[in-house]
Amino acid sequence: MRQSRRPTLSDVAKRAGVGTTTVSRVINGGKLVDPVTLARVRRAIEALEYTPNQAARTLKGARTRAIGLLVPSIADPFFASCAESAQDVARRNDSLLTVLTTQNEPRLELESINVLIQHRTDGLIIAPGPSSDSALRQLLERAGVPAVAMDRPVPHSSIPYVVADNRAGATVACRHLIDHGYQRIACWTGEPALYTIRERIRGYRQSMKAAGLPLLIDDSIMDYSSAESAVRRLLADPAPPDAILTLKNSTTIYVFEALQNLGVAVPERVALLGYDDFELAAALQPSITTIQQPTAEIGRQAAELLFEYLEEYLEDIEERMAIRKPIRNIHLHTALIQRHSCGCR
Amino acid sequence: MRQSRRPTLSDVAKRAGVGTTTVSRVINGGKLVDPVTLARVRRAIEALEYTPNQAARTLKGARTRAIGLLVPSIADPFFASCAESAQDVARRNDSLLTVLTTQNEPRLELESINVLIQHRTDGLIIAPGPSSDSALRQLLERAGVPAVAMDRPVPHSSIPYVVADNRAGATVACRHLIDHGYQRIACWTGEPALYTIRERIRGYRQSMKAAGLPLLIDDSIMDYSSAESAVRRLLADPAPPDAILTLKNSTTIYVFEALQNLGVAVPERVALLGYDDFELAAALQPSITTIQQPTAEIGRQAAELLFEYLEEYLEDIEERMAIRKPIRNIHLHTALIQRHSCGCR
DNA sequence: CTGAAAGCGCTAACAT
DNA sequence: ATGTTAGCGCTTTCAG
Repeated sequence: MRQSRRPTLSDVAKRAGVGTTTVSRVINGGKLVDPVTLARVRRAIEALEYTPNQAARTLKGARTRAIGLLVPSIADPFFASCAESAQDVARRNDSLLTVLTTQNEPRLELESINVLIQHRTDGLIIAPGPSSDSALRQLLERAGVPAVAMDRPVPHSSIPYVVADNRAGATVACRHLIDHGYQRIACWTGEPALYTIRERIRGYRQSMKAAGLPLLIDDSIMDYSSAESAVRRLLADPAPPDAILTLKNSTTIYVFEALQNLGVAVPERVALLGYDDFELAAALQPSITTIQQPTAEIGRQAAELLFEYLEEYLEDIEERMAIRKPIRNIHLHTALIQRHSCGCR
Repeated sequence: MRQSRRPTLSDVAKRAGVGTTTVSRVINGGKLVDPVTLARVRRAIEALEYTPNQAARTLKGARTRAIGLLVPSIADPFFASCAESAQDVARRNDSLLTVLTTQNEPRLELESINVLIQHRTDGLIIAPGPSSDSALRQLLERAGVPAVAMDRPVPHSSIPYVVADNRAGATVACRHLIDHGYQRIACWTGEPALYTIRERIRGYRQSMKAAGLPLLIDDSIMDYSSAESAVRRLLADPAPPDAILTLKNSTTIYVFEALQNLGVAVPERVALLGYDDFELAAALQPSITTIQQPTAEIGRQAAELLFEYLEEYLEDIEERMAIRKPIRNIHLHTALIQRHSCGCR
């Protein structure tokens, strides 16, 4: 096997003329080792290009120094940004980040977690899909793998989570449109089963009710053609919306394209405000007002929370009596990015 | 330690009243095991929620079933798309995909590879930065880790690679602009040290020379402000370009925004053609004509090539005399996506 | 300050 | 068809 070709700790020991214990001490900081011996061992390590075998360490009981990240898709800019910062935190904690995509499918979620358990990953970060059953929660709890939920909590579980404040974001969006004087504010989206979307819809509902405005919800916009149908319906409507709040990135883009292609003036005929900021929001005509999520921060904090729990875990081993810190959930703020599609300026 | 709390193979053996070998056979396919025993062992596995410990298997000489992916950034849509498909291939090969970001920094590249070696990753896929020295090549060769280069080859090495045909892409772009009748075609970009950019510049050079047109290269466009300066220079130019070919995604976007903000009519006053397609290219006014790269395909083929080499590697172990297959490099085609910014329609 | 030896969980001879 | 046992490379008592 390839692995066995690599020099081992005892090869180094032999070459340096010392015991394996000494070499082990050297690669683990070199404390309690005579400076002369230390130098000799180091030279042997260099000469042999020795690298400790993580598998052997893990087998001895050390952590694997790898964490898992389960996201629906890594090509999605939102999760890509989360992943980037999570990888950063992992690196700072001398750990590897293993990425698994779940496509929001419960089967892939469970399968992926099992693979991670098999690899004895130290912990994992998961953005769970909208599954209704409790298999995910149960597996996570039974497995006893430290886990942190990201962007979406694991339903009915005590797994700590880091999410954006979706309801507040939607509320700010609604308030802004209301302040502009719009009376018929529609709420368009796809994937209504997702936690984030449900929360945003709730924020919309609350705001509309509080302002005494009608609820105009369409949660069937999943692609360009459904967006175009919705716009056509709007055009034929005797009492059409004067503003549209789109609850997710792709919906915003499809709706924008549909409005553009059907020649609907934005914001004159209908205003547009999109949940999720995107790179070209400022370059479109008109530029799109959005609710911006702290994507990198979500990934960063989720990873940091996980490593925090990991530390705690290790301490627990030593003093079983240690009191576990209370679950700490994190809600991050969103920002309203004012541009022109809402009627500003 | 947490790991040791998990049931082991011998726990299963004990519970099932069999030897460890039998359990091992069961978890490795269950061949050569009496059906009755097999069922009993399976029941014990279920009951204990036993999962084999990958570290122990690895220590015994098996592969780790994990590969590494080194990219400048995972938030970059190009690499995110590559990563998504690479992860897919990894899953199909029962392997994990570990993602490391390098920011194009040689130091991070080397450090990341060393970490992967320590974890005895089966192989790795790397999109190397524009480093001038040979440290990367040397490390890769010395380490003997199967590696495949993606999007950019490792200079002067025999490491197989999967790249898009950058030069041909640029040639197609130039030809298209020339066919439109443009005479002064500028080539704008940033990061001229990158392999991909150098190749594209080469394609531009060749096309211009072949057509007897002047070379108008500006490789200093790295952000919005440099893009705006370039546009101002263009406006002040007594003999300004009538078309701009931007060589990378971000340059295209900065230049588009600068042109828009400075009120330059596209394509009337100056045409624009961008290398790299992007989601909203069709939604901008005017829509942007681009050279589209097969991003997912690049990641997919790189991963498949790696696993192919991995197989070969294992065979080599058995029959050392086996003749290694010749290095197989892959060049993928790009596509011209005609929209309006070049003057089409 | 240093070394010998046990053992982590698994697989693969080698028996039976 | 199944069990016994020797390690894989490392860390860690426990002695010197």
